[in-house]
Amino acid sequence: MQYWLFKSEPSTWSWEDQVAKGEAGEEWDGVRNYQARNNMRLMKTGDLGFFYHSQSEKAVVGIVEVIAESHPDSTTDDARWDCVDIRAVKEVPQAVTLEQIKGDLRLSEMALVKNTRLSVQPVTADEWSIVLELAGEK
DNA sequence: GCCAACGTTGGC
DNA sequence: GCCAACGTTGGC
Repeated sequence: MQYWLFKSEPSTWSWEDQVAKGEAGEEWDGVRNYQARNNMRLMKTGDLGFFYHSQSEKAVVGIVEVIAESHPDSTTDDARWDCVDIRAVKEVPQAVTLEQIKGDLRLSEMALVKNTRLSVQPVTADEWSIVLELAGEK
């Protein structure tokens, strides 16, 4: 079981859009970055991830689950690009802002902090539980 | 809206 | 295979 973080601009694809897809979920398409793609190729059904809003909000707003493993991205004919399908699991009680994450020494190694531009990133089990704690989830 | 960081492209 | 040029992302 692995943990991940999916980054999206709310104006392009927001948490609300994701929730609207319900149980059926949706492809996490449009990724054109090798590192992000490689991360998606490592995902297994049942893996969990944070849904992060970049740009205006800059906060973890929800939890998602991987429901389909890596397959070709339907938005391109280019065989290089794969993606997974994810569904919204639940909204977190309190959004965890980038500011909070940056302010927590235990999270100083998160890719969100160290590799800002990576849109699909791995999250360690420790980081996962710390962010959940900040979200008021446990 | 600006700019730094970084990934990708293409010429050599 | 290197590296300069360029494009994109995302925080501020």
